[in-house]
Amino acid sequence: MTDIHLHNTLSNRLESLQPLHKGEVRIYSCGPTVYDYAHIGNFRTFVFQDVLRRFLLSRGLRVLQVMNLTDVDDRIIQNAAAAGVSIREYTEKYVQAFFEDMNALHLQPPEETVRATDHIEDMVALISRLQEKDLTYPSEGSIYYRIAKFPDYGKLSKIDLGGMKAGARVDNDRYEKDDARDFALWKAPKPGEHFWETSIGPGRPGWHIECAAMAMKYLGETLDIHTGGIDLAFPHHENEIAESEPATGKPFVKIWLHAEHLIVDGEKMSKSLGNFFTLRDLFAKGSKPSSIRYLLLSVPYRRQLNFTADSLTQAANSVERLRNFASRLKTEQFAAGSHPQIAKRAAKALADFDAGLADDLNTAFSLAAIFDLVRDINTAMDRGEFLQQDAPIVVSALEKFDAILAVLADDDDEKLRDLGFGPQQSRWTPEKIEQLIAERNAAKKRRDFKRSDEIRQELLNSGIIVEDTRDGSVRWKYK
RNA sequence: GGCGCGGUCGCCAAGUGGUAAGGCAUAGGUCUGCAAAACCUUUAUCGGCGGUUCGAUUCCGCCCCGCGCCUCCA
Repeated sequence: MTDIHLHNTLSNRLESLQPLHKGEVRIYSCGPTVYDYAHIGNFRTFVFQDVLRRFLLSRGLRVLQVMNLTDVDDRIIQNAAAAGVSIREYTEKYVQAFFEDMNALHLQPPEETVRATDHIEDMVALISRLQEKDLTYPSEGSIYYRIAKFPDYGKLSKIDLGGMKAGARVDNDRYEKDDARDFALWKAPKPGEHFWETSIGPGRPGWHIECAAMAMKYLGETLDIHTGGIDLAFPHHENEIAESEPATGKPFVKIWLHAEHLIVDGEKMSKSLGNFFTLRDLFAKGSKPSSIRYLLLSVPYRRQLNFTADSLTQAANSVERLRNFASRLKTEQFAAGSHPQIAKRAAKALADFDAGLADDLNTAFSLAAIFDLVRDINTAMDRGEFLQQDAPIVVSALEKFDAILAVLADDDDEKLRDLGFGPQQSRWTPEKIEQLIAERNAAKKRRDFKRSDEIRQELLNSGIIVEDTRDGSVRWKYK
């Protein structure tokens, strides 16, 4: 198997993944800020992270992935105050919603999902270390990071802040800083605001310190991979580097991976443009979880993804093709025996699929490997060159593909129902369906096509598609 | 202005110094009582202009266009 190559934002090149701990890859993934439902752009990044971890697992590597939930920031504090509830109460709803959304998209839970507010002491400890190194200064009860003391600042985002002057821009924090580039590690309490009483004084953490502290706590002072959306490269990740490397004297992260943004109809997604979607918005409009997952993973993560209604339909149809194939494999009767070519063909598809992912998660290439196989196997079936013993081989290959894609399971209705969308009444049972199909078969046998078509239509009206197959058997599926 | 991603068939999207994967859609055909599924066939010279080269979509330069980031937005 080829080495896994990933594009490191730090070096701006493809690098071979060499885990620090043999056989185990340690990943920190920036999760959502739980002040609202996560949106479809967030999930582009989360699906990318899921594909990464699933691919590593498929290689037999252990994965130790930590994802944070940012449950304290300005918006949360404001919204919680406006709602008259505690921060914890306010965020709990969105934390739960996030887990539900993850489940709907078949996102595997990371080994650890950690909350910022559960790690205040770890952040305080890290800030103390930075204080000892004289990298900080106090101002009006807050603690700031003095960027001038860290010469490597900017190495990740390649940003040049030299031209910026103190006071040149409006300070969003409205605190006094020595230099506009400096950022808050610890924020002084404001009247009426929730704060923590700590050894470095009362207040609440700044934005970036949570990730630096939690990443190192769970994964060690140097991690293999850190992931997030491209917008996080600056300032968030840049600041995490500034907070960790001078404190430990070690590189914080070996490989930084950043997912490009999702845009909608060619424009940045924003509430003011009215093109801002949560998963639930899409479910309410009839989209299936599998269509969304497929679309999000089908475009390689370093490419901007233009999300449109049309592309969602295309994704749904692509998934349908794969599912039809899986269904054919399992239901069609084949003659006894085996064709040695089939096993070879499946092995090649698996190798190509893997090679695509190993090349910086080139999912588009990997999908092509699958569709090539689908066409070749369908052709072999049509020609009678596909036999009984071949089926399990191809079924197994599909399972391996789907261990990463996770779109083959016909569970969209179930996932939607879990969230209160889609058809609420349960579908017809297989027994009832089989019974009607038997009736239809009898009608067909006596060439009563009027009756047989009636039954087919009746089933269709209830969301069941009936297909006659070449070998005379009848296959059905939920619409 | 700086940094970054991109401009390949109607749409989505790989890829290579020697004339371009795959998916969706379209059209015709095969199969079918009909349909569906499946299969076959069909649709591109790769934003523009120069340069390097025997040869460039693929390398270099310039230009045009789209999108993003440049302090709390994945």
